[in-house]
Amino acid sequence: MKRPTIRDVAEKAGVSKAAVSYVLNDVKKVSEETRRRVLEAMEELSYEPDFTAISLTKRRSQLIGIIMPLIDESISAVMQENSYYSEMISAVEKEARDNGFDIVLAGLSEPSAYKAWVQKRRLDGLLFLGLFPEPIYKAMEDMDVPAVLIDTYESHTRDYPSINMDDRRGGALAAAHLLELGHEWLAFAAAGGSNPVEAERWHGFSEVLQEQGTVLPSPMHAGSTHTLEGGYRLADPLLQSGCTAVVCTSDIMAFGLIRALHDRRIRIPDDIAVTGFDDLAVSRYMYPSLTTVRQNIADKGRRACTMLLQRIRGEPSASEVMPVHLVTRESTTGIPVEQ
Amino acid sequence: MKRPTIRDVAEKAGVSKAAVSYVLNDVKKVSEETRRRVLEAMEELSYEPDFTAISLTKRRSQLIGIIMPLIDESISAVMQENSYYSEMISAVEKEARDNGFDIVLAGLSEPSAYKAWVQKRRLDGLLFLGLFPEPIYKAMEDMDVPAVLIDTYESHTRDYPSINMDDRRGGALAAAHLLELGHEWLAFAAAGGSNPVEAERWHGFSEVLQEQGTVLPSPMHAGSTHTLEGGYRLADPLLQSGCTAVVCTSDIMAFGLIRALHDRRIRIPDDIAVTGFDDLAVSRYMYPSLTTVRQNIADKGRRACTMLLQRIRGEPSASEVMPVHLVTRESTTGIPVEQ
DNA sequence: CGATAATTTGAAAGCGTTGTCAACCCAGCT
DNA sequence: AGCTGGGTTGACAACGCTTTCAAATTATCG
Repeated sequence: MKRPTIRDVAEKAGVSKAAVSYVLNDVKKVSEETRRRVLEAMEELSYEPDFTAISLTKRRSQLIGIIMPLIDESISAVMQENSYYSEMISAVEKEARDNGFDIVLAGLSEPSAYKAWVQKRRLDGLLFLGLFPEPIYKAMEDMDVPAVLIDTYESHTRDYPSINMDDRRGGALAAAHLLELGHEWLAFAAAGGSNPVEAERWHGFSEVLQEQGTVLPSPMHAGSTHTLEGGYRLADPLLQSGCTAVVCTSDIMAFGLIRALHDRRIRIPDDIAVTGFDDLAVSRYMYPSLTTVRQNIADKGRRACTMLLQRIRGEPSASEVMPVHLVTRESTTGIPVEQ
Repeated sequence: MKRPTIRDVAEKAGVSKAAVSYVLNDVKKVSEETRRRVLEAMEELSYEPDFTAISLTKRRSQLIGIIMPLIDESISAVMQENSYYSEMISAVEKEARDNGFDIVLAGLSEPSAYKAWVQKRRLDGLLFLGLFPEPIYKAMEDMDVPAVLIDTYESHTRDYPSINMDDRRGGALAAAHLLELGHEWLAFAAAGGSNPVEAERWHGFSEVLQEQGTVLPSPMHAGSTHTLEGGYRLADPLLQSGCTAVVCTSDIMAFGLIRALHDRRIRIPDDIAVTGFDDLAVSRYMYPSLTTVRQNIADKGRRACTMLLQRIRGEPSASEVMPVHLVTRESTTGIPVEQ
């Protein structure tokens, strides 16, 4: 028993192939009676239109590509440690599916691979998840495939809208919170590399410090990626700096750092207060639970997908910044959250 | 400038369309000279064969579907909290890509949707990630699409090979470790539901206990899914049971439980020792760091993908069980790992 | 040099669908 | 009865590629 085609449906319903296609595509020239018969036949044959064939004629694949940075092993570690990506992807998947799209994943390496991928699969749109080197966007210059950038600000070679959490405000919130608690010497722990997201967070952070006339530290860097180990290694330089509080640019790094501080018998928050970014699910269950700048990951994913779908439909859509708020927990206040 | 097709390549190379196709498909009837000319032309035009068209004729899509359980919101929470899925998917993605396949993701709900999805996209194979209700496999009875089950044992309606960590041994290792430390009253904290993976773990666990003549507790259940909150809620029943050690069937649950114990001023491991399953990246950075049964998630993902590819090629492939080992850390021994 | 073998070609069918077009059928209306 | 027009039909080209086949071309060899 092989797959039913549009022709089988037509036969079964006693109508022409064209009529079936009309029903499928909602071309209105079809009477209620015919429509009913066709739908019935489809039902009985459990017919499903073949996306492959449709892609070929309509030159749309109903496929959205999500590109995650797997450029080198270390970056791939980030993704493995961080449930951030699970959450993001599952939100995008749902939103896409609700709109008749499937999502394909890729962790690509050289720029040319991106272009090739889009061509081969006839991808309708692309979601860049994270920070990518400029040559990658450049490689797609002659592609005109719609794309949306998640977690990174504008590309200079292509006009893609971006979606981010309000990073600047996040940095400011964390700083303000710590100052309010009486800390006078704050550190800023970033992954490092020329990361526009962290630049924004730093911007917000330093603005607040300057307003308050507090001494502005120079940011410390943890090897260009957000990892547990990166955070862990920040402990010693941090202790030397003599600060009493530190803003980390990710929960993951904060976890690593906290563990390192603990190993060195430093009490949190009494000796050093720590904040993170993201509010991963585990953050409230950690000990100490982590004060962090929360963003709604799923919302961001959904929104990114919606923006992309708009672009695919040819509608315009502008960059967006999603709201954030600070979740205060033990790592700064010492006060446990009730579960 | 539109996409080059096989015909453009042929023209440019000064050969026939057929010849190009031969080169593409490695049909031997082509001379070195021609092959070179064709490849050159492809290069210059940066030609990429159109998978859509190929799918249509070859009736293969080079697409592998990964199905994750998103059946209800609670299960989707599991996936969001747990970096396990990121790691698994990224391993599968890599393995698939290296073999010329792309992966498509879906979290589907009703059984019929699975069948429809396979049909519509002409998926070449399916990876079931996690436990699915039997009707789902049943729905695919007339599909004969190759599939591999990850993290769940045989389906009774379909002949799909499965891949799992050695769950039974894992349960045994955890139990033996705790007994060795002198604990005499162990608890077993599972997600619950009729989960064959947990059944195996329980099996290994209880076998060891019986061998030692230790009292066998009845397993406690945390609402059918592995979540932080589920673990957290297990604290009170656990304390009532009077045990001095507990084997949790996932790190995530263990995290929740540990936090709850901490909130109740219970010392770990002095009052209660805790073990988990998985060895997520954060587990060694937690405080206390978690003793857990480690599996190599990426290996499992790669292997699953390889098995599926074999099946797709028509080669046989049998179910497999991956090795596990116990990683002992503070949550049972009190001894910190050095980082 | 003629014969035989190896390449290469052109043409055409097929994959499952869309989209267009002229032709047709059967109301309903004048 | 003659029109008008919505619904419907068949036919066919396209989409980009694979495959098959017979025919044409080129290479190889005694």
